[in-house]
Amino acid sequence: MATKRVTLREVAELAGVNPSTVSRALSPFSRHLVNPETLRRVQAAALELDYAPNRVASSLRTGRSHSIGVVIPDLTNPLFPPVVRGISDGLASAGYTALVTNTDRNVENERTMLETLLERQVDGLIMASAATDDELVAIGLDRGVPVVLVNRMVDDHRILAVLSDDWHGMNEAVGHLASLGHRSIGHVAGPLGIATGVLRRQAFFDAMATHGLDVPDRAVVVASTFTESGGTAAARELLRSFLACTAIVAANDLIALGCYAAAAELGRSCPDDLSVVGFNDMPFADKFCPPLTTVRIPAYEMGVRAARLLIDRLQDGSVPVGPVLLPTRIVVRGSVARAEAPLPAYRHRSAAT
Amino acid sequence: MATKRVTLREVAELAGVNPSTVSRALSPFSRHLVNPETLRRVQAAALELDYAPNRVASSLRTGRSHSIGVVIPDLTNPLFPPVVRGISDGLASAGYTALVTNTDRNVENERTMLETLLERQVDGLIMASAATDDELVAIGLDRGVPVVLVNRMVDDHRILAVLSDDWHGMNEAVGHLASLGHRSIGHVAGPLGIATGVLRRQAFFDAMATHGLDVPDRAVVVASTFTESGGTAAARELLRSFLACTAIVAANDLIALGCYAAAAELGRSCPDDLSVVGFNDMPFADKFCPPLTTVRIPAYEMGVRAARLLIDRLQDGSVPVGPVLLPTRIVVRGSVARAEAPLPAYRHRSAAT
DNA sequence: TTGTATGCGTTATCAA
DNA sequence: TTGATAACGCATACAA
Repeated sequence: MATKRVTLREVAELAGVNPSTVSRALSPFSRHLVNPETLRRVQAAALELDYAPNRVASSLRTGRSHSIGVVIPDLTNPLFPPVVRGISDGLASAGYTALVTNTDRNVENERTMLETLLERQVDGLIMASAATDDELVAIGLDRGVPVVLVNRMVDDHRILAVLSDDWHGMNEAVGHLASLGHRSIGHVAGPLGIATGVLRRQAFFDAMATHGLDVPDRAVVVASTFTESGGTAAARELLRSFLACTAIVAANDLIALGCYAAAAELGRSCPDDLSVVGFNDMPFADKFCPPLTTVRIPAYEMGVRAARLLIDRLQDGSVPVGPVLLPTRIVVRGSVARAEAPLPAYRHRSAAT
Repeated sequence: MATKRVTLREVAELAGVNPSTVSRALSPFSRHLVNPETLRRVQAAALELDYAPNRVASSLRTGRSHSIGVVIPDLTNPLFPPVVRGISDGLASAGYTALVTNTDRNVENERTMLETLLERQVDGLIMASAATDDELVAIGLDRGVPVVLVNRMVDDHRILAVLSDDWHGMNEAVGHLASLGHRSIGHVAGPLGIATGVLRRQAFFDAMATHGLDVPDRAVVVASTFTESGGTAAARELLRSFLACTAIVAANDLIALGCYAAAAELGRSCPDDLSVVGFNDMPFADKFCPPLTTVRIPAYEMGVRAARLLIDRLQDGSVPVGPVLLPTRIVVRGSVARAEAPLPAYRHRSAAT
């Protein structure tokens, strides 16, 4: 049943040449040193036998596997599928294949998967795993395998990174709210153990400062996870203590969804009694109730860029200094309304709770 | 920089034994043939040198790569990420790694990716690509590589398949509508070039028959794609010609979303003037307006089962006959309401359009 | 321009 | 129980 695979030797025999000639003829880089007539014969033989090279053997011989390990924290997070597609497409166009692994946001898992990838001799790593801890990033590096980070960064400058320009996106978000009269704006941050959580929180402070707005302590609450329930809990706390709050910028869309829920619990409707802005523009964010105003980040493009960056690194070592920032922009939908000046009814209800 | 990888030889030297002894000592299956004391020394040496086996060399020697090619039509379709996770988890627990590829629903792509996977000597293939055409499935089989299908099937009985029990799910969907008084139920089918499209349409006819309900020709319209816009166009046509229609079962959730849009266009609101049931229970289906009543299919579990099936096949060849069916069940949310007997207002509006 | 020889790191066979 | 040896399929340095 398991048909014996055709090898170079058999092609060589059929073509009446030495295996090494076949090897040369079939490789684009050495093809030019073989006689056109021989080339033709070899190609005909290869076609005839339906020859397919054994990349495993080739990898062993050359020391390059033409495969790249891709480490994703959670593939079911809607942010990542487009990133992975971008990576795959970017790699494929250079003859590389992605080995995609899911760590489930579990450090032990991640370590295991990294070992597996390294044992399989990946030529490089693209990591979207988001722990701020960089111990695991080092393990690739220690073995001389180049690493590109997506959607996170690390101080070590040997490590390339592709990021969305969250500073710009956050600035647009705050600007949009400010332009509609919001002054008391809150932020539900993501977990501070994750790079994105830290980054966006800082970007929020910066953006508020840029717009001359004050950020009282109680205006920022950190969610325990990047999930709807994490967002609900944090937003509940925020809304209860920051009574003047008329708008929230959430660290991602899932948390924004949690803000919807918390607002509803407290008898406030979005966008009339509370404006909400998300982050990521995940698929179907436009289908929520209300459709979510959010900051779009170029997920697919980030994947493509990460792939290219890694390949450049692999091929000639030319690398940009510092992280590559990709543009973000706000997408206006229905979850933001003009700020009403005072909100007596709401204050009353809140106080009663 | 690129640290030379430690090999068996070096471990052997440090331990003062022959490389083949190290190989034996480090493989769980031959470990028992080595002297406990030697074993200890070898393990110590391996640890000391931080040895990691080169799986590429091992694959070349043994002819088994312990990697499985996974062919997905579109990773950004929310149905697939959980399937892929299931596959990865299932494979990992048996020491296999997934090579995930995205075909973009393009046959040429799919052929290329398959060639790539085969060149990389995958031990098996899991294909979720959904073309009813089975030519591409044959190319794996021809080379003696076992194939498992997910979410589709094919007549060839050499090919294992894992499917959701769409017949049961469809029957529940129709039953639910019928129990609420719906008699004139329509179906927006998926493209008939895709297995799921055909299957679910047939399941719809069967379920309607089971419930003693009539299906006039105009009650079933085929969408051109499994997308919202495909669903909108088809539902528009259906609602315009099948005037009595009070409920639609859509072939998937995206199409159901299209039904929402088409209903809105025609001045009908869901669920009051039109009930809609989706299929798949994609993530965030509960966030739609209204929250979508839909048939849940066990995506993650399908992936796990597919992986197990393939591994069983690889290891001893014991295989079930016929496809493996995994249970589905309806998830009731807000997009279905009790049927109103006659709908004069609606008829009037429709006729005016 | 082509052929010869060798080795990549591992494992399987055989002998000791 | 361990060691020596060969081979998996390919690519390359070198010779012709």
